[in-house]
Amino acid sequence: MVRITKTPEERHSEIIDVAMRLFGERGYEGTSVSDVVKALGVAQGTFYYHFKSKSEVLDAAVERVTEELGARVDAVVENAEVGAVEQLKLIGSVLVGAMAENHELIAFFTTPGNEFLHERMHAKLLERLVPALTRVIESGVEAGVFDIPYPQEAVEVLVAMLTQVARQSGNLADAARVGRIHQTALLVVTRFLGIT
Amino acid sequence: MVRITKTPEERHSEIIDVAMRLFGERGYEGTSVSDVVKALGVAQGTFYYHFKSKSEVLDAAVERVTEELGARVDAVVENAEVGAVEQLKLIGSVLVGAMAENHELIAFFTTPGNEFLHERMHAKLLERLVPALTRVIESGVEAGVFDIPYPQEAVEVLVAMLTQVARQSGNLADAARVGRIHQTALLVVTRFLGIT
Amino acid sequence: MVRITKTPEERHSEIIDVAMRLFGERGYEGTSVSDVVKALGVAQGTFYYHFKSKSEVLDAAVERVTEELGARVDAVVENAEVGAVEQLKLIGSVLVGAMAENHELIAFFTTPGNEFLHERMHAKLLERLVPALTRVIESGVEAGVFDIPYPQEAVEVLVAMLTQVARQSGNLADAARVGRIHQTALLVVTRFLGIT
Amino acid sequence: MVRITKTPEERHSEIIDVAMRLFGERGYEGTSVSDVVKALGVAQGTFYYHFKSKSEVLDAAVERVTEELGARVDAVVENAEVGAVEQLKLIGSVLVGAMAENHELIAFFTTPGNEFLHERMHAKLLERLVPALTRVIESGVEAGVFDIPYPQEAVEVLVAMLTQVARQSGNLADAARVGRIHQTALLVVTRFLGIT
DNA sequence: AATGAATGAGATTTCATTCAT
DNA sequence: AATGAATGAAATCTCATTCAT
Repeated sequence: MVRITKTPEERHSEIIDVAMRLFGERGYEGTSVSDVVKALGVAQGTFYYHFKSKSEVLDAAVERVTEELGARVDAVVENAEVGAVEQLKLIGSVLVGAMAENHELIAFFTTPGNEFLHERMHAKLLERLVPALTRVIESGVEAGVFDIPYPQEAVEVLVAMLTQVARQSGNLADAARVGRIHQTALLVVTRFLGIT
Repeated sequence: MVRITKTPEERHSEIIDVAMRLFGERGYEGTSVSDVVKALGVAQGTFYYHFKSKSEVLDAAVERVTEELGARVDAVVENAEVGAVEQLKLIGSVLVGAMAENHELIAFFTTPGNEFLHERMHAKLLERLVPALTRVIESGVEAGVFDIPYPQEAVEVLVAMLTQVARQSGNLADAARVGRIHQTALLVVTRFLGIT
Repeated sequence: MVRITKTPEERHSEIIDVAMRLFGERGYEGTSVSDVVKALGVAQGTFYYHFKSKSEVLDAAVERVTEELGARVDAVVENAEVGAVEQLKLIGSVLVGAMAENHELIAFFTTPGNEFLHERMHAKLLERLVPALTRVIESGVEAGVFDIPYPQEAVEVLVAMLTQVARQSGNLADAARVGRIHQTALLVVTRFLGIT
Repeated sequence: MVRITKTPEERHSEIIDVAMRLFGERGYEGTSVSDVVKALGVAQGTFYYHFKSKSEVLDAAVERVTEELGARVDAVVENAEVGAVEQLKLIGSVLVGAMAENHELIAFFTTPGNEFLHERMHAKLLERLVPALTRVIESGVEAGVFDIPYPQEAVEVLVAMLTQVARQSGNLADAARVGRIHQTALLVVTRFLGIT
């Protein structure tokens, strides 16, 4: 065998990349470590030299995705000079855009067998995004544009809804229905927040 | 050794009962067919005499639960002479009550490893409940009490939100936060539907 | 595959037989469960249907051997109408005979890699044989033929010596030396017990 | 990263030291080469630069221990102007003392999983100590204080017994029993050799 | 002398399912 | 209707050892 040595960082990335792709294609349980190393063209042991277990790669993948989305949202919240409503809109397009340009992410979510990932992702995402979003909502409340009692819980409930809606519409073929669902979700948000 | 013969219906039911309990306790993947038959006190083959596969029992269990909730909702929708808003409230309490009195259901939902069940349950529930709920919403729209464009999608989005919220709050220890979340969810519904 | 069904007892025995043979030939660590089932001509799962783990078969094998030797010794001790000295001699020949006619036993002991078995066997043997042997020694002490302070410990020390000697001589090719060692061991016993 | 160069002798020693300690703590099989290098703070390859294999370190460790004990015994045998009986007593205390002051040795012997080490150690020890001890016994025979037919075999049998006894008592908690066992072993030796 | 990433064979165990009785 | 022994594929992980730098 030709032995190709790489830096741990490279191999790390590489493994996560391939693993994510396969998890997206076949589901987490449906992907064996053997599949991953075969796709990478390395030995079984190489995988375990870099990760302690299969689930550790999953964690790393989830972490990476979460961090990426989180960073984008942070960027909007920190830099924007605009009002809360505008910020929310920006955040919305940022998230939608990120999903759209990252097919692996969608696969991750919609592949049968990865349902438990949604929970993990959702939990991680909440943890990562809630603080920034809550700040936006709070600033809107202070500015008098939103009228809601509990900003943090509001964020949690809305994110919960949106995650679930995103997931569901990922499985739908009928574009018209998807459109109606998205419009409805948007209406829920605007009416709830009292945006006119 | 002692061979106890029962009617297919009895055994069917019995198997579903025990399987549901174990799935709730240990998760679906965490429960082996062997566990089920041991708990039942029958032979391995008996299971396969009555069900083609492990997942068939799961389907049956999901079906049973769905049907039960569905029947209760139907009862409200069909018999009630009251207005749409009142009907929704009744349906709400019926569902909350059903969850509360059926601990297995809660376990089913909150046991780690059963995340994919949520999806199945959610899909089945949508399928089963959406028609009735949609009718309620539509009648409210016609009566002019609700102002929303797409009744069916509205139901779907709201059910999605509520399912997700229910699941999440099931994992929280902090009663105050759970209270705030529930209030927020209720506020989302009322503001969205335009109920005052 | 032709499916051959046997009673659990038969299969149990069969598995122990084959496992013992292989453990004797290749050592415990050197024998994989795969080797065992291949030799048996059954499926991998069959092994695990009957034994929870590889080490459980080992325990069963050790148990069987111990029990066999123990039963023979008991027979001598219980039935013999003769004196303590005579009983000891009988026990000696019984044990020597058992080893001689059971080649697997010798292999068990002398196969490289099975050293840790000696400990287990030794411990089990002590547990099993000490009571009977101690009774013999005690009766000899009462009859005034033996003059030793601690019968139980005497048995333990002597058995320890004999086990070790047996093991060592199993590895020697030089018959003359083996003879001298055995004579010496015998002399140790007789002088220690004060048999003339 | 920081690369510390040492003379081969130092590294050799260092590796043996650490390996022995770990073998004593976790057993030989329970200690991976990886554990050893981690404890040393060197790279995996460094180990294999100095030793061909894991078992080579074990050999070196056993060799070191054996040599140490052997040298002490030799010292007694060569220098002592006293009689054979006295020499045996001295050797006894030397060995007991060596064990007592070297905890690693005891660990080596009593750690579960190291049973096969006993054999190796025992064999090595026999090889190393038998000549000197045999000479002592022979001189005693010549002086007429011992009456035994085969000095070398006598030594072997007695060492076998003592090794085994030492090992066993290492596992006992009951001090009184340990005392009785040691007295018994001593009695075996004195009666066998005919020392009064 | 030393590094440390890579190798790869191999081992135990689990379990859904089958099938002869 | 029921039994329960048997099947066998598959999967995760370990670790002594190698080798290019």
